[in-house]
Amino acid sequence: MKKPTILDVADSAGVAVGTVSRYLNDQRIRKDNRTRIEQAIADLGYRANTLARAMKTERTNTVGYLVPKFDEFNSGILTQLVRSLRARGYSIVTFHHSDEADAINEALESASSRRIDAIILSGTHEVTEKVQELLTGEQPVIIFNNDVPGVETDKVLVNDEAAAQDAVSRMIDFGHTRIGVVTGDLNGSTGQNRLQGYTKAHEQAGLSVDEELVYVGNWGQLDGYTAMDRFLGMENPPSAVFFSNYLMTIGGLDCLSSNGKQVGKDIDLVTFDDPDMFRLIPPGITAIEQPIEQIARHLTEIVLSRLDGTAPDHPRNIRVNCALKLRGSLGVARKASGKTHEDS
Amino acid sequence: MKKPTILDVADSAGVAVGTVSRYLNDQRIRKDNRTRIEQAIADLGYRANTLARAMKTERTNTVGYLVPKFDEFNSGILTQLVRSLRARGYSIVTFHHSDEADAINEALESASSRRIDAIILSGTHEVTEKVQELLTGEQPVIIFNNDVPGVETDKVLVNDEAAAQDAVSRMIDFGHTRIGVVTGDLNGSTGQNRLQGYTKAHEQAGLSVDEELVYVGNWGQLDGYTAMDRFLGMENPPSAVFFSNYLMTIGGLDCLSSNGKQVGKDIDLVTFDDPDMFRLIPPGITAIEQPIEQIARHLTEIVLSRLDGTAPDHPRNIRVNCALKLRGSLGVARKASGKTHEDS
DNA sequence: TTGTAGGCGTTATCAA
DNA sequence: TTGATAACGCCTACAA
Repeated sequence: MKKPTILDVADSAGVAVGTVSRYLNDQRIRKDNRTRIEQAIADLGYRANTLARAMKTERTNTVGYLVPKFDEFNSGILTQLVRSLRARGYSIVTFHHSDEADAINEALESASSRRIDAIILSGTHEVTEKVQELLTGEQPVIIFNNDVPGVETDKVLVNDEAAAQDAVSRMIDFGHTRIGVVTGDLNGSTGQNRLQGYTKAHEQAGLSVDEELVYVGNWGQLDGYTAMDRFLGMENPPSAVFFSNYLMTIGGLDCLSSNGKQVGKDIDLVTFDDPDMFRLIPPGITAIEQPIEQIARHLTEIVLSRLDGTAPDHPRNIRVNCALKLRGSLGVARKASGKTHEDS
Repeated sequence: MKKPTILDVADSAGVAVGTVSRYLNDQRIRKDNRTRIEQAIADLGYRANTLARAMKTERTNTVGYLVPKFDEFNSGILTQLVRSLRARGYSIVTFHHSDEADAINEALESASSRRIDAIILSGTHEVTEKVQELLTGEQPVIIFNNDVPGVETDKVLVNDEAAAQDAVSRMIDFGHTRIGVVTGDLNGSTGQNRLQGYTKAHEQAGLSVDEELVYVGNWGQLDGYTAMDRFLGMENPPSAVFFSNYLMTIGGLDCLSSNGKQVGKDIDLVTFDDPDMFRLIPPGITAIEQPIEQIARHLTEIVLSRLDGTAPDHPRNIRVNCALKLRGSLGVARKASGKTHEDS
């Protein structure tokens, strides 16, 4: 037996389809008709067909979510989005691309072909052209986490450069003068900006950057391991390292532990991203915490206002601030130089 | 300007819609028509409307994914599923319910209303009735991670009891006789089975279980903290603790570090789940690793075969095994008793 | 307030 | 092979 349609409901309730449709869309309807329709729906186990509705209304009540991978950060955002958007009747279709251009294309084509109402995506430079194409369509595109420069659309980003600069300045305050940095992919704005923060902190302190201490990775755990390995093997190794994301930090920690080095004692360490466990890895990893809830809230607000039509015409560009969580992994040089600092 | 339809393509190519449709569905078509259609599609930037297609075919090429939350485990599975199912043309709509009955209902209703082709879900006892309802429909339901007893459908589960028993037996081997356990919700099979494993290990070793050492939590970080706090405050505290999942372990670790206790020295610790960082938390957390890839592979295989119609009539019931990763957090009593053991 | 009918973009059927 | 046409389930005028 097939699924009942609005027509079956109408029959069973003894009214016309139009009436049932109006009932489903919360429009005025006679009271006795209402009860009979409700009865019929319950009897038949009727469930509205979203597809058919979408055909007419041109609204699928679906939002796409495209990220490189479902790591702690992206999963956290997803959790919030599912909750807040579901409350407004939207479902979320997820895609991830692992930084592969093919996967990106496929995802965006699938999204477009499914006529999703909007798409939230974490940029990658590979994404640029395709996104432009999307933008010419009528689907709102909201970019977060990683900027796609030159694309004019709503964006919710963190203050990468400022946060990195702040963190590295703190490291300098603590007495470090040779600070290694492990960056992510420099084709993306996130990678660039975080490195830029590192550089500016040095400039501001009148220190020069030793190019040898700049390791360009690509956000992966292995990059962190390799970088740290290289640092440790140097004639004059850095006394502290700044990592541009948490995965690379994990790699770095792994390398340190393989080499019997102790964080906060043999070497200091500060990282972008603050997954829960960084608190628990002795002596506590000093980390830049990205405000996931806040980012998700902005994304939700923007998506909904775009879909309502209540959003302003011009694209919105939001930058949220990060907090530096000072922990034991920043301490080596302080002890060496005898300086003292209070936590923030 | 609206999106071009198959009709526009037909016009532009000078053929009938039926021909275009056949082209789109990889059916035989005259060569010259094929090239003209491809030309037209490129010119117009045509993209097939999945909705309209779904109306006819009764296939949305969409799979639902419903879990309590997007933690490391569920995100890992999701990552694999998105990849493997996307390769076959399926998209994934995600839902999470935070163990709230309302959210579950809403998710399942939304899923049903969207006419998804199948749904993969991590069971909860609250889910039972609703799932039964779903099962009467024609959408395949695949349960993983947490069983929903009494529901006859495809399942992919890990050998919770055996893995827990094995782990706790190891703890006993290492000389522990007072072992605390922090369980998850006992309304679900996962919680029950893991506790059962703990109990059986004791039985097998001829040890009795001190009820005082059984803390019933609900999978959350706070539960782990509270449990450990209670253990530490005891007259005769346990020398080791078995945690039923990683979140509770994190809570427990947090509590230990707050109290200045050292893992593997003051107290031993073994946990279900093996997120990456457990390796890095000194002295390394001994953990039961769930084979995420394997689980995802089974899920994929089952979903696809159900949708193909190539699956057997009876529900499949798959149990995968877990590996115990021995690390430094299991060692206290060994040293105390002078025993030696080799790793597995 | 209600009933009727046309159309959303596809696919499937049938004749040509 | 191809073209024409009737569905698929719903919404929305429009007329009653």
